[in-house]
Amino acid sequence: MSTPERLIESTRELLWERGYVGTSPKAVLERAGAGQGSMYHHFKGKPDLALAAIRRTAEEMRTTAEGVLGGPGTPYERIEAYLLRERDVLRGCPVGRLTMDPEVVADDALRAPVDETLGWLRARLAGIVEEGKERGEFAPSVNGEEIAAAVVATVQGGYVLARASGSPAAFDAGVRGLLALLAPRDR
Amino acid sequence: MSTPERLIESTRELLWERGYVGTSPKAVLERAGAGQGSMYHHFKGKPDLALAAIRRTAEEMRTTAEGVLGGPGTPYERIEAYLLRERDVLRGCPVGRLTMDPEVVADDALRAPVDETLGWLRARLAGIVEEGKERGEFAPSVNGEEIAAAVVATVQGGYVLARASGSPAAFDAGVRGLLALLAPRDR
DNA sequence: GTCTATACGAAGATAGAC
DNA sequence: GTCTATCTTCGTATAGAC
Repeated sequence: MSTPERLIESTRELLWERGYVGTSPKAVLERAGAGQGSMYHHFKGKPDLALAAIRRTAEEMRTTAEGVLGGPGTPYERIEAYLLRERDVLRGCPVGRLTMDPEVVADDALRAPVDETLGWLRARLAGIVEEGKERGEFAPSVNGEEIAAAVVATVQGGYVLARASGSPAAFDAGVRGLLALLAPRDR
Repeated sequence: MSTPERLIESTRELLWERGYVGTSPKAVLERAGAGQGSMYHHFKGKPDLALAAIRRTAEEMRTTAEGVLGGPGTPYERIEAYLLRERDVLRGCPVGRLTMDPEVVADDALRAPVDETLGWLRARLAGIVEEGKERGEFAPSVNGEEIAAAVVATVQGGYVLARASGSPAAFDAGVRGLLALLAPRDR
């Protein structure tokens, strides 16, 4: 792997583990096995490197989600598959995590990929819910965008509960609760 | 306000804004208008001061939540009141936020108040859901603990969505979606 | 109790040699 | 492209004067 690649990958790992504020160039360099000069040759500085890392992580998250949401099954089944998909729960979401970083939220360039990814996910889920309404799987009274927001929020908040308790159980409980409420009745 | 009080309050603000990793003793001292010596006289160091701040924030959160959850109304109405209560959405949750801090999660003493508070909230909500089942407001098939986890997760995740988009709208959407799913039918 | 002085490594970046 | 200085400020803490 090339040096810029290693720098980006190391940054992605550290951003996930420690966030933007908690990630120092020094730590990135050590993990990547590179020297100071390399980093400042390929990137303008910490924000520039972080931006490259965040963009890649955001794209990866979209790809993973689409793999499940675009799969087979009824709308409910695809949402269920998304919620039940295997996750490293205690590590949390590498994208959502960044919203707790004041320097990411304050910087439009850094926040943009985060916003776009979660926005895309919400819109994608909203469309699936609307599809489910047309098929009679969901009640006509439900609002696709609201359900989509609740689904994404349950996942993001599930990570919070899991990390607080040190166990994935709370994440699973929240997902099961939401799925129970969402399940098509009378079948 | 006494010096230790000012130190704790300043720390609470900074932990909320910037998290544990992003909060330096120096910043706390400036905000509190105190000198280095004062802080190390009253507290053993940064973790000790942070613990005092986190404990107070956790207690405050429990008090606020109990004010709504212990209020009047049917179980559904009390859960609704909790979800719709006024919040400074873009600031996020001062307790839940700490779960994204690796140094908090890694330190049992710092994590304990976070875990206890969210655990208490889940149990409190679970009891209310069970009460609603007894009254026939919720279906007997729903699981109180699961619904409670979904409710808390929706709130915690709602903050993530709001901060990502820079607007409270996503938080509100998620809450409305969950309430629509939770609403008693046929009445 | 509070202050200043001092310490030492880390954060973030630049300069210039190779 | 990569490396090793070098720089300045910050982070965290101790020592000791007042």
